[in-house]
Amino acid sequence: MSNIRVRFAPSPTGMLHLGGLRTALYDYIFAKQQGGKFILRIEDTDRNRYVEGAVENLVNSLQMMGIDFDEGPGKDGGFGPYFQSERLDIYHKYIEELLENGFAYKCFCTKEEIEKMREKAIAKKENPKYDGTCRNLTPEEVQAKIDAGMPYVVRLKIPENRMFTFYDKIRGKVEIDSSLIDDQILLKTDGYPTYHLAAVVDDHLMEISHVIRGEEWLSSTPKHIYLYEVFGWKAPTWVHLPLILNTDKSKLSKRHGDFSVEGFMGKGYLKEALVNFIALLGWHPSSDEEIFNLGKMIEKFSFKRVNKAGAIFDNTKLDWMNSWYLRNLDMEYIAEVSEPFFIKVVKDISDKDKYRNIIKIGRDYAQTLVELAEWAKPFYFDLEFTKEDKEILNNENSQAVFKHYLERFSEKDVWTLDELKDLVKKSPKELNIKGKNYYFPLRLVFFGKTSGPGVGEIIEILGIEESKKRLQKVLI
RNA sequence: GACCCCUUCGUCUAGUGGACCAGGACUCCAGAUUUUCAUUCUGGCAACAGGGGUUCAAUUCCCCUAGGGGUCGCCA
Repeated sequence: MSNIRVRFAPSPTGMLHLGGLRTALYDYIFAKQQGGKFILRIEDTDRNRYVEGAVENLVNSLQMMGIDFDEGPGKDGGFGPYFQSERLDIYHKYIEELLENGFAYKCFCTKEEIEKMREKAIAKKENPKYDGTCRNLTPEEVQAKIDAGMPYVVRLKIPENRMFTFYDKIRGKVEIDSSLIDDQILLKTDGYPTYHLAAVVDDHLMEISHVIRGEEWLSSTPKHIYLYEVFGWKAPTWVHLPLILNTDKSKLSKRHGDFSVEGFMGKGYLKEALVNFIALLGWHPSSDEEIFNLGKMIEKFSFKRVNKAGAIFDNTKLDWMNSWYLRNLDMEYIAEVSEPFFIKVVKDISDKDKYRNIIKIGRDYAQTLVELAEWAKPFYFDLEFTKEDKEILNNENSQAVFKHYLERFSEKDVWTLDELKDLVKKSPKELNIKGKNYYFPLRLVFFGKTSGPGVGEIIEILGIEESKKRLQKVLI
């Protein structure tokens, strides 16, 4: 058994978005590849930002994408609980330890005072930082303030004149001077820890071997390695992933649109396409291959081949990839995942033969499942014709074509696809009407458009009964 | 503003000190197939941020500049 353990640690503040999906995906792939464990931990230490239902959404979205966690909410692996809000006692114990050993101190400064400090620093063009007012309070002073009922936070005492050096698996050596680092708050006045303390304590206790997270955490990593140091713990391997960017190159955010996994699924993207596309945002094997399922990713993935630069999310290629999967995945599977979209648009898909035929042909015409269901509408609803359409339909040639088909259909009720194709092919000669004059009216009367699938195929889907009805309707 | 990270076609990316007048994919354009459309196939357009070094040789190594991003919260 490998001792590789990785975690995805989102905070329940909203829906799982593409950035989170990719982090979770890399976590999962890496764990599977190494024979390790993938843990889901919920970082709910901010009571103000907690969103009802967010945990469910996170779990559901991961599940929808086929990313299963080995340990997490509802799946105890002996390292729980997996909600940070249920681990408060643990954090308090470690805060106490830091306080006793002088690595942290209680700070009584109010938010207003700190805001003033920051303004002053910015005015002086200095790096805004806590000024250390409470750093050297005597035990008596501290006690007096506590006795006076003053609320306090606990801050980490960052040493002066130190160079923090760490190695990131993607970026290599990173150095940051301690003078730039703030005395980070570890425990808030409400008794909840901040991310910095909670994540370090949990990662240690949960025996996380690789911390895989977004690049936005790079700057605060020195605080984390310092915590590992003062606790006397071995730090994990750091892996800071490049960011996924909006088209304007800023960090992917809600402001620029809906980037939630749920949103993309709702638009009719296939999980295969989404996972494939998102994996390629920042990672690529040395080969020219671009189509990967999870198994193949597990086989090929390597952090060595993860880029350093951020990747712009542009769904043009995702659209192509989705249509590729739509055309190449098993037909029955596409039919199955399309069902909810069809039910929404056409309501009744109880005729399974018809439904399957539509999927079979329609998947060449759509990029998403929403488009596919939309495309199928002419097979389910009465057609509406424009003025231009009617001109074609009322044309003398068109009417002759319609009469011809009606006659032929009156001969028998059951036609095979081959017979239909034969009919479509031979009729022009019999009627002496060819090309546009023949095909346009036919497609129009059966499908509502002058272009589209073969006329035989369309009739097969419609059925002779319905086809006759549509013909009769346009007869003058 | 300070610090950290980054910089190959429009986008995702491959690439090595000489085999690169830089490869693939998406998009776009043209052609073929399809009586149409979609699919498919073929071809085309399009990039090493700039400037200095190092070197016989630099897209590849070093430095500087520029540009972009991230962080600087009792948010994660």
